Amino acid sequence: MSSKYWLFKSEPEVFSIHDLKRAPKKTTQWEGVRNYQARNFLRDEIKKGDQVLFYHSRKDPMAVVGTAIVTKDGYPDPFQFEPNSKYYDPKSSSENPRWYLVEIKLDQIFSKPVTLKEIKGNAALKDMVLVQKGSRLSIQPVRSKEWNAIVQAGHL
DNA sequence: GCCAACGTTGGC
DNA sequence: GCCAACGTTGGC
Repeated sequence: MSSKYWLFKSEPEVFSIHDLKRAPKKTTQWEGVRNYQARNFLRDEIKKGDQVLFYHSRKDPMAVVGTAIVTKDGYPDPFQFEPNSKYYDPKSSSENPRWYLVEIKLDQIFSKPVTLKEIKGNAALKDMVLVQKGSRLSIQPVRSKEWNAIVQAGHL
């Protein structure tokens, strides 16, 4: 798949879109992804210039709260090599790294967050990976029509 | 905070 | 390589 659009989940109490706004250059490493399917997207498919929906999970209101842009292609997540990091993985090595990350920069914070409830109620968005039963993927491809509908709703 | 739905691990 | 046990995710 060669999606140019993605959705990244984050728990706002861990890292919110406002944290991204406050970050140096409004840019951050998207570290800590420890799921192989999501890793494959980060390593192989997400490229500089791709666009990202920033989603807040596990905290009301669960919603897409803004957008970001990929500023750096995937490279090995340095935290996997840090014994003191909670993302440390003793089975990974620099010769054969397991986990990857990309860097993203804040594009915009929506004037109106697009809630999960709203997405579930929109027939045009029923195929989004986000609302597929049991989907826990924290990095997901997004179709262009889904991107357009959500960004438009974010500006209502 | 609960727990269903997943994903991973490791004994065999 | 099966699968029970365990760990994690994330909506509710």
